[in-house]
Amino acid sequence: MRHKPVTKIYRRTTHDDCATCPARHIDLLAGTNRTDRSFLLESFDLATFAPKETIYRLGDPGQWLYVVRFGLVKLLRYSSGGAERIVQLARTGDTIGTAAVARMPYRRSAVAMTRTEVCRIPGELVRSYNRTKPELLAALLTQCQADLDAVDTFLTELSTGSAHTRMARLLLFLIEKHDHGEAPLPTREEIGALLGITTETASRVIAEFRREGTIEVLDTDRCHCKVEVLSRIARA
Amino acid sequence: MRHKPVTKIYRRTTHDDCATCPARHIDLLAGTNRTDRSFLLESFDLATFAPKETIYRLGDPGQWLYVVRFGLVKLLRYSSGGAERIVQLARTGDTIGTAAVARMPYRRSAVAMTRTEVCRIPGELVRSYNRTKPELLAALLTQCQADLDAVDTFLTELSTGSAHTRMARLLLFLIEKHDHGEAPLPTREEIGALLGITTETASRVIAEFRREGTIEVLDTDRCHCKVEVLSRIARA
DNA sequence: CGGCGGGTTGACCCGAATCAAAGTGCGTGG
DNA sequence: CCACGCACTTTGATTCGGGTCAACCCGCCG
Repeated sequence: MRHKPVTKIYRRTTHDDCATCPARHIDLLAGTNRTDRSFLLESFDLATFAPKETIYRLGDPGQWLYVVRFGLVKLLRYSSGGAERIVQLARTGDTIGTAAVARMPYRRSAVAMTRTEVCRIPGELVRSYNRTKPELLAALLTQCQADLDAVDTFLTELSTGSAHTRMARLLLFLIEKHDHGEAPLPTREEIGALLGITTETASRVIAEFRREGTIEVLDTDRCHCKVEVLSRIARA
Repeated sequence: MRHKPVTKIYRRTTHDDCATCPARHIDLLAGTNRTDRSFLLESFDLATFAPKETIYRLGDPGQWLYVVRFGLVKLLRYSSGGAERIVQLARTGDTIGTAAVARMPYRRSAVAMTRTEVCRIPGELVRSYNRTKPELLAALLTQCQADLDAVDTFLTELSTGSAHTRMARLLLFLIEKHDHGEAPLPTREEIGALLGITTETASRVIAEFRREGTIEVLDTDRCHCKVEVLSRIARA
């Protein structure tokens, strides 16, 4: 696989951006006052990514952490065999790349699955900010624990059970926060990397769900789900 | 499943304990000077756990974090179906229960797999210590990243591939740090919970490895492994 | 037009789950 | 001290889910 060395264009974040940020509740900034915020903003940058575009790569020196303003991002790892496995999904409001705060290289690659906008924050900024406000520690640790929780969930929910139950659990996960049972529908290959199954099996299960009316495909990349039916399948 | 509400007896940690601690390199205390350390010691406690004894339980309010002085600890989660899954293993020198620092309830249960000694540290102590030494932040975050790394590895290495490759990878993981290819051998049920396979399959694979001489069972709970052979199997 | 990436479907086979039955070691109580 | 029961492991027979290989469809773009 060949990667072009994309140098993404970022633009400075404005107050307006922050005001309209769908992730403005983020804990990182909770407890910061207006002056602090103005100062911090100086170092924030925004960029939009198309599906399949890479936000950062495993092994890159971690300079920034990113808040997902909207979209869906997959976080990848490679097994010793070389197969890529999706170990986490990040959605609106999630923070990714926190390794940057610890001055560590990124431990995963981050790739947009849908059109995605991120706000880029220098790791150094967070470190220096912590020197004046140690309360930040709690926020960061909480974020870390949330990440751990997410990976644990992947391990217990999306890598055990039959292909059907895994798929049901994945769809239930994807419709979270979407009120009306609507979920983004990844490609079959991505589903395979998420659930640890082959693309063919992913395709078969999706097709089956469609035929029996459990889901209804609206677009190539969106579908409507019958939550109750999926819940029943997921429980098995 | 019934749990007796064990109230474990802990004893105060002494300077000698610390001096002999197999985990004394731990990053948490790196950079603390002698006076600090003496003060900190006042709040440390030790206890030993027999196999199958619980150190803390998922959902308990997290008051302490623990450093494993020696032994092997499994960290458990339960799937929606109720099946228990081992999401991480902690060994000599590892820190577990870091959720306590963030004042969060434990996200997993910790159970000793072998005879295990832990050093218990109040989360509050770490929080207050951070107020005077924000450098601690880096150490904690690094620890968190290491945890994340461990879970990712479980996801990519121990939940994908055939039962044989998973078993090989598990054994290779278990002999790390043991110089002479010797690994602790969990029960078949634990292996099942680790690899996401049934106890029967776990038994069959172990038996097969034994017959073909890939491993040699020394005790019920220890075995000697041919690293090269296992590596070859793991690569598949 | 032809090629290509993504999705669907079919035929076949193999690995692991399941169900079932013995075998082994160990602690307890008679 | 032995016998019994229990927990754990091993092994076998059978079933079944999902992997593999291959063909084909469709929409898109050069």
